[in-house]
Amino acid sequence: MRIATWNVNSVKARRERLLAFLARHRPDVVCLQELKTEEPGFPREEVLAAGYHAAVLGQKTYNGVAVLTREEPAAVSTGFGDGGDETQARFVAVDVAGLRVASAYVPNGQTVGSEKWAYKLEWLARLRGWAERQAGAPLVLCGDFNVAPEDRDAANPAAWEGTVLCHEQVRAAFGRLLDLGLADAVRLHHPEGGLFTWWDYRQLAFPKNDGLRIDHVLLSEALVPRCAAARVDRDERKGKLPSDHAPVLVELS
DNA sequence: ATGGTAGTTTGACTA
Repeated sequence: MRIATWNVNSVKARRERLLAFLARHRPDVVCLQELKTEEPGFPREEVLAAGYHAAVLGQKTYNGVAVLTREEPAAVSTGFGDGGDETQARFVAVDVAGLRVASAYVPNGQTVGSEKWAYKLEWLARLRGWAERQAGAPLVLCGDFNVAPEDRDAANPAAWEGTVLCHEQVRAAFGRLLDLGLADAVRLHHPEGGLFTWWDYRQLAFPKNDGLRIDHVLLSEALVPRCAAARVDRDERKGKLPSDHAPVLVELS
């Protein structure tokens, strides 16, 4: 079973890229973030023709998440259902193939100390609450976490020290997710670090490989023995009109 | 030098 997560940075701008990605990897499940469109703008017919059901939570201009599945999901839920703010389309989860799979788009946080920063910290705490309530489910929590968990997840950690993607408070919040028994799939298979999923469009960051690893697949404890491989599809960041994020792919036996 | 790219939208915001 192959599971992928990818921040596409506009599913309308990346429609052909997405269809080529599905054809190339034939994943069983794909979590998408930053659709940047309401549901009617999602290329549902093309994705269906490629063999996928689509659970979509859209929003105009910003955010937007989806889970594509080859099997029809047994259940779909959007948001955290915790009584908190649900105005931003950042979370959708499905039950499929005996798994609970979630696509999360964690707020960037803009600048430390801003209102958006406070919202990011609150959102990460709510995400932890949601994950805690899934205790016992075989959980695959995927997404753009906007957190590089450790210095080995940045090409130039000194340049990013104290910023919204590397700040100790978001690293601690990420750590509190792992404390629930969730495992970072790429870390399991590539403990040496130096593997990145996002490169800024500016400053020739990709050619210089000046990246960060901020997109993750977290697996509940029971799934860890089934995780045969985890990788970053760096090639997807190459060529014409790429997303600024590369997909992460995980193989479950 | 305090910039730079990209998407949405068409001015300004977000990342």
